[in-house]
Amino acid sequence: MRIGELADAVGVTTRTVRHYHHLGLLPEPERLPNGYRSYTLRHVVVLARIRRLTELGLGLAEVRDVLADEAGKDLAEVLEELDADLARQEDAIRERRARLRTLLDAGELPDEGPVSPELGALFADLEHASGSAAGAPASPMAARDREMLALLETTAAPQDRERLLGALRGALDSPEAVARAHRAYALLDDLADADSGDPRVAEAARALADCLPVELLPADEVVPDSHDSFLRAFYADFAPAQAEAIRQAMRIAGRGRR
Amino acid sequence: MRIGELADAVGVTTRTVRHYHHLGLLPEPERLPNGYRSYTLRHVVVLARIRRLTELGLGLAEVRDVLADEAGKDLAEVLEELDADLARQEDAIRERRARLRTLLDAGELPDEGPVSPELGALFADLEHASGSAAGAPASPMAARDREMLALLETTAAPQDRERLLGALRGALDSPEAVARAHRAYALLDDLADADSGDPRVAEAARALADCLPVELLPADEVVPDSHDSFLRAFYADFAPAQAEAIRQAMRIAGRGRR
DNA sequence: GCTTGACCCTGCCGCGGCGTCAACGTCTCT
DNA sequence: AGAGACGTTGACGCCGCGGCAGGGTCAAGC
Repeated sequence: MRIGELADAVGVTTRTVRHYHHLGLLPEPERLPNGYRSYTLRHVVVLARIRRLTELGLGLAEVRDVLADEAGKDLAEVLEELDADLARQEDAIRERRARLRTLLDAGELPDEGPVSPELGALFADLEHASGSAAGAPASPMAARDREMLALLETTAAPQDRERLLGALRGALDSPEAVARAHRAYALLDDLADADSGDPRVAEAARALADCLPVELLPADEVVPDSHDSFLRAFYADFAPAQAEAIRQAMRIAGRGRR
Repeated sequence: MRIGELADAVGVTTRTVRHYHHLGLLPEPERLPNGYRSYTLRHVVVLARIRRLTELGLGLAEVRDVLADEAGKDLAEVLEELDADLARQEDAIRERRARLRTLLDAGELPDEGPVSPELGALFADLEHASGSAAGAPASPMAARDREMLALLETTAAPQDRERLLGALRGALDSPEAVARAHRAYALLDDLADADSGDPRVAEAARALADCLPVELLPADEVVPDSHDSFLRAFYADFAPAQAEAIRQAMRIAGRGRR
């Protein structure tokens, strides 16, 4: 048989057959005078065996080991390992699909990108209670806050994530708390072009401090390393007066904690 | 922030960050006078978004498209596609694991490599009824037959596979049928070194013809293409007298069919 | 001033299982 | 004698980075 006939008989491509030759999985057959490979039934049998193994999910290197070790003793071990590996993959895919389905079922996807369902629910609370129904002028500060929360959630360790979500739920449990948050956003938005010595800074700081969940301070437990540089980058992202208000709010809330 | 701080903050490696730069997923930040990249909070936010998307299973090219298309409109489509894709993968893995489990539960793995559970059961029928209990001298012909059946099963189309298995089950349903098969094996084994004109050829052919399921003839329906070359290779794999016996058996069984 | 160690830079190879050219020789049919 | 279907070797592409080579930069300690 020539290579195309072998390949057709087993249902693979000639490229695959030559690949197996290259890897030493399938022995090279005799050559005809013109250089063509000339296969026998033995090759068909071995190639079909290789296919049965690869279709189970074995890698070609593992197939080679199994074929070399003759008997089926080692094969059982390999198959056990493979099963465990596949189990892990299956679980990973199931998790991802579960998250995907909750995201898709939720309907709207936030601009921040897909976020956990729990955090998405909190965002929705903040959004829907936003006062006016549809065309509410989006607050830049609110958007930034959502960004930051999404960021903290994705970077935090699982238990920190739990604390974060719990604290946020506690801080947003009443319509009055949501209203306070929106007032703080508005006051901070007003400081976008202000000087850092502006008298409205203190007011915005007090309003913001009222919204900060005490459990979250200090923040360095949520973002353990990278403290200095991250915080610097954080404050640098705001207008000077806004950054000053946030700093003051942190101090106020920190005092309230003790 | 420098690249290591950014990477730590989001939980990736610096290599990953640079890779995203290379692919255009994450914009290159300003450089410090020494050539170091200097990141801002904006980069942290975008990097975290990228991670959320990749952790859902999106490819980096898809992530780039989603980030470029700004709003969450296109994202929903991509996620739907992704879910369908993951569903296919999950099914494939489940199938493989199911086959693996039946193989592992079956205990013994045949030398031919892992074969379908149905065919494995047929092999077991042949094996256990092999006359003597444990140390039965293995018949080379029987081993070759198992090889061929395994081969035919893996290369046949699903409906051909069904016909094949059904025919085999029908042909092995009684202890007498199994005994006939073993007699045919033994007679063929005896022809290993015989001349193709040996008088025992006719006897072996009759014995073999009694075992062949009528439904399987002609074989070119099981192995549709590659007929000529495959059959030539098939007969070439046997000793001359054996090949002649098999050819005669095919003719006898073919006559019995009409 | 010199070393040490922790960073940073660019750039290229490797992985798995082939698909897909490229550039060429060989056979068969008409 | 040309077309078209085979065969040959060889190299690159995919994906998401990891790892290495071969450097530069900076702060701290001697």
